Amino acid sequence: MTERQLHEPTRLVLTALADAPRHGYAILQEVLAITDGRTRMLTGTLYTALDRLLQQGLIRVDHEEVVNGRLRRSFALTEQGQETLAGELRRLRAGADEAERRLALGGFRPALGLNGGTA
Amino acid sequence: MTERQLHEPTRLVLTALADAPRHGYAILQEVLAITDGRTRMLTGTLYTALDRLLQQGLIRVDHEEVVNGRLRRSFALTEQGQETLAGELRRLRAGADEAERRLALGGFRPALGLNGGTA
DNA sequence: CCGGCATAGCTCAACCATCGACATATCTAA
DNA sequence: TTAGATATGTCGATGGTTGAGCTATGCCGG
Repeated sequence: MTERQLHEPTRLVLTALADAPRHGYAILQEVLAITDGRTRMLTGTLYTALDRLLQQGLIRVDHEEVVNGRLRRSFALTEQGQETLAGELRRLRAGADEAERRLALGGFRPALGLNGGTA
Repeated sequence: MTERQLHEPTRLVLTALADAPRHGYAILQEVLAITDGRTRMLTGTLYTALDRLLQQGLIRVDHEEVVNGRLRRSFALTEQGQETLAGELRRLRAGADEAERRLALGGFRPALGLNGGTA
């Protein structure tokens, strides 16, 4: 596709880290909250994504502590991660605008959720 | 990921068909135009995506003609395809808004393109 | 007249991110 | 005491994209 693009789960991981550092499980919960309970990210996706994003330099380990004999790591966005996410959101908006424009040109009338009331 | 999501190339195919029916090659050109020349979609991606979208009922064959002894098919969005794209663009906007909000909370200041001038 | 590029459609192996299932361990509330 | 939340991982399967290759015509410039 020429240009670099994030997959949705990957983008959600970056989004979950955009305001503050978090550890893995907290990211899962945050994603659930962000998406209004609609998206339950799988742990397999999460931990492989975290490894990949570390390698790519989009996130870094913010903090490490041992809890109950187990390592807990907090992750944070790097500057590059912030810029990547910012770029991605610009791309998404442009894509959404374009799709809307074209749907309208094609005569599509969106079914309203629960406003624009008749009565 | 619980919820159904479109990959970027797939979404671009639907977007390219949102205003009017087109045949394969025209979709490639349209995608290039839509993305301001930044995205050159591969034919391998396109034709497999078209097959998949036909099967899923998001597009249909609009028109078929034989040009130079070769079948040329035009594709159009189905109602389901329009609704899927509309739903997707709503999801993208929500995702973009959320990412922006969080980046701001995290203290991210986007590097301006070429406005907000200092002088 | 010939070479190259645009137009046009399609296949296929490889890649890689996600999925779904499994494994493990502690803490807490019913 | 048993189920569910907290917490971190691995691994094979799935599936959309990638990149390369194949075929063929029309057209424009040298």
